Amino acid sequence: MADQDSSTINSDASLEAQLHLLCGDADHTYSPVQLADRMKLAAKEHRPLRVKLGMDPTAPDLHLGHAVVLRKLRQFQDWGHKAILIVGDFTAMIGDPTGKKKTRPTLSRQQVDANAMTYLDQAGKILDTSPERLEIRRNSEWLSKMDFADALRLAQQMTVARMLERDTFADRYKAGEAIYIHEFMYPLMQAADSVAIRADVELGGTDQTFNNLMGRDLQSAQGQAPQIVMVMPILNGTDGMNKMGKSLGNYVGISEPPQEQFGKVMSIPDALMPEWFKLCTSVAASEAAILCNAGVTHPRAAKERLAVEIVSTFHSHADAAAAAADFKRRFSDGLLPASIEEVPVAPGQIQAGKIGILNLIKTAGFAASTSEARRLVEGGGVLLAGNRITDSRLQVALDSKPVLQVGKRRVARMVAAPE
RNA sequence: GGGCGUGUGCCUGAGCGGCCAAAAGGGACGGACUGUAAAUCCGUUGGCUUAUGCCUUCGCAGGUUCGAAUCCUGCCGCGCCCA
Repeated sequence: MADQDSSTINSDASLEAQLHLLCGDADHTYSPVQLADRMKLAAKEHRPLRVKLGMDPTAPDLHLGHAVVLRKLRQFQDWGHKAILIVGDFTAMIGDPTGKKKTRPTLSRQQVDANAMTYLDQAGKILDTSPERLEIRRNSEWLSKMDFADALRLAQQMTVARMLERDTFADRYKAGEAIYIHEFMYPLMQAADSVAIRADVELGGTDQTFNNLMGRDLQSAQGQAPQIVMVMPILNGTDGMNKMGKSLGNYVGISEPPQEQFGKVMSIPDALMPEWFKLCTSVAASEAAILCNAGVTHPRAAKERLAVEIVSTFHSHADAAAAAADFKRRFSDGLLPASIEEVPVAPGQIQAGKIGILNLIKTAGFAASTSEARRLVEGGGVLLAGNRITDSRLQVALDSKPVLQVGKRRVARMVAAPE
């Protein structure tokens, strides 16, 4: 994260530099000129820009994809600006049409609060959470007060044709999926948020472009200066193919343990490295270029660097170094991890001093069903005390506290629990 | 409101009375090769204390049949056309 000297905020020279850094890795800024003007204006008025970011109160598990936008927001904070986090508790009743999910259940106030806390807990690893740099608002605050006439006035801001231009709606329409009328209100509600908090800038992913631009229209219509919209590229997931997301399991979670994060980064396709360096780290573009040139840097070394950078963002440097060492030990040297979790086996599961291998695998949590465990054994994916097991009927004694391995990643030491 | 379609396993998508736990592809998982990369190859991909066995599954509920994912009726969802 760039740490800038706050005394330089108002100088014109630094303004150029700020703009360059702010817009440099964004997918698009509507528009850079307006942003420059707004920054000058704010400086003149001796106030920070109000930079808005919407958060979904139903998805408290943040990942690297969220981090891309959060990092951008942090950058604004570091230049002295104020982050406004909008908890979309009211909009959550609808569900973002961008997603594939059906209408969402209404969340209770307690749930919203709890989710917001979880969110902040994670986002706090990236954002400056001091009150003068961060404001948190829930949009039910103003949206729940609107009546039907207000809603109709909102709806006048948009045409059906324009709505249907959106890929998300167009695709669903073609695919024969349901589109409900109220989903059309979603962008308008988000736009109303911008009006309510008088946003100077709104951040988001490129998938939010339409929604965020709607804020500009609405602000103008209400006599406010339209917000500048900055959209960040959507980060590809660990599979290198799809947008990072929880449902596809191709994500690196912000609150995952260091080793987990490290391993996931190491598993991404080489071709993904430039994108990740750019969007997930502060490594300078020139250096990243050298790292990603396979002729100069071995891809494995580059990826290790990437992994260290990313893990360090969410954990300490020491944690990242330890994760790197552990990774090398396990996957380069082929050794067992330095510390192995012990899994107790209940006495009831053990008969005549032994337990079936399939049950053992299930107990370790390495298979969801006996059948799955059987497949793993028969497929040659199971090692017990270093020996490959092929007999699914094998009865195992736990006296020696054997180490159970399933595949390359799942390891546990199986121990008979005391009576 | 009417007509015609359509609803299958994680996803796409065949099947249209028995040989269907259900083709094929994708994904995922395991194995080989590697750098936990890519490419390639092999295996697995509903559950069950271990099975030429049983149970659950083809939108939901009934029905016809010795027998249904396959036929009939109703309901629900989605689409198209007409109004």
